[in-house]
Amino acid sequence: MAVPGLERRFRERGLRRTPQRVAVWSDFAGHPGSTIREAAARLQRAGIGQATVYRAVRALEEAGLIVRFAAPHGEVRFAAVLDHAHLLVCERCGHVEPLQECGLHAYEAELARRSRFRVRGHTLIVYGLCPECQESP
Amino acid sequence: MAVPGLERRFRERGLRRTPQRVAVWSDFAGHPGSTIREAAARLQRAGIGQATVYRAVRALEEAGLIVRFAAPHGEVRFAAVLDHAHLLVCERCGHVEPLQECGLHAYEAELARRSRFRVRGHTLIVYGLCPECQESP
DNA sequence: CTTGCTGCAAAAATTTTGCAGGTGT
DNA sequence: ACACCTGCAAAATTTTTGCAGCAAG
Repeated sequence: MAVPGLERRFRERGLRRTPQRVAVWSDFAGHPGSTIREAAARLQRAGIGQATVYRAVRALEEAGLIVRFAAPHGEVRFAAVLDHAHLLVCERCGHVEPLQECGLHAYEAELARRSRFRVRGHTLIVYGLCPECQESP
Repeated sequence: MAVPGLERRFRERGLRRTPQRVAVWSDFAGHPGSTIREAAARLQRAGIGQATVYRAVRALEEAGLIVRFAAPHGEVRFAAVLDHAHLLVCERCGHVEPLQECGLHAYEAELARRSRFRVRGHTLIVYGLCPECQESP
């Protein structure tokens, strides 16, 4: 799977671009909102060990290539990202939809000025009910 | 500790307002960005069992009274919230600062219209370096 | 009252680690 | 080359559960 910015992000972070790490990232990209457990089960069929999945998740998360978020029922789920992380999550069925823009850049700049933090990025998770789940009781 | 909206939020969700749950919420309010482990250690000294802390965290999270987020190194941390959750997190030292506004309401409305989700709320985590950590190498 | 919450300790599940090869750069 | 990554299985850690009594509404 050729992902434009991915290779660069690996290099920038000094991460080796191994097939396993690409596979883990791709799995989350293809199944946004998976738990580590679910991803590991799928990847294990491709011969990737459990420990490797955990190690890759940690590396990718520190590199900002995936994000972790709280899904309904306190579950920890992940989704692949390339730049900012903006997700729309259904609280009922757990469906995750990546968002394109967030209109937060102005706010971020304002915040950096007021807080004296050096702002590097942000994660925005919007919770709600997806169209399907609005139907069923 | 008398927290204005807290009692109402408990009632709205059908949660019993027990001393233990209030203690757990207050602990995260007083130590934003704690892990469950750290909170449990503090609360255990007050005679609150480990299992109770885990059960309270689940209940409070489902009620939207605390939020879970990913801190540096993949750690899962929590912070108390009353309404929206807007946090400024230092990636180096883990310091967490709650934010007041987020300027996202217009975006949320726009999003609801375009995505056909029924948007209920959101969590915004801004990552960066706090003033202290900008100094030290 | 009645239903749900708590504490304790044990059980289950998840995550990390040590080590002997591989592999990317 | 050589530092870093992987797989395996075991070890460590975290989270959940069963149960008897307590307590909130």
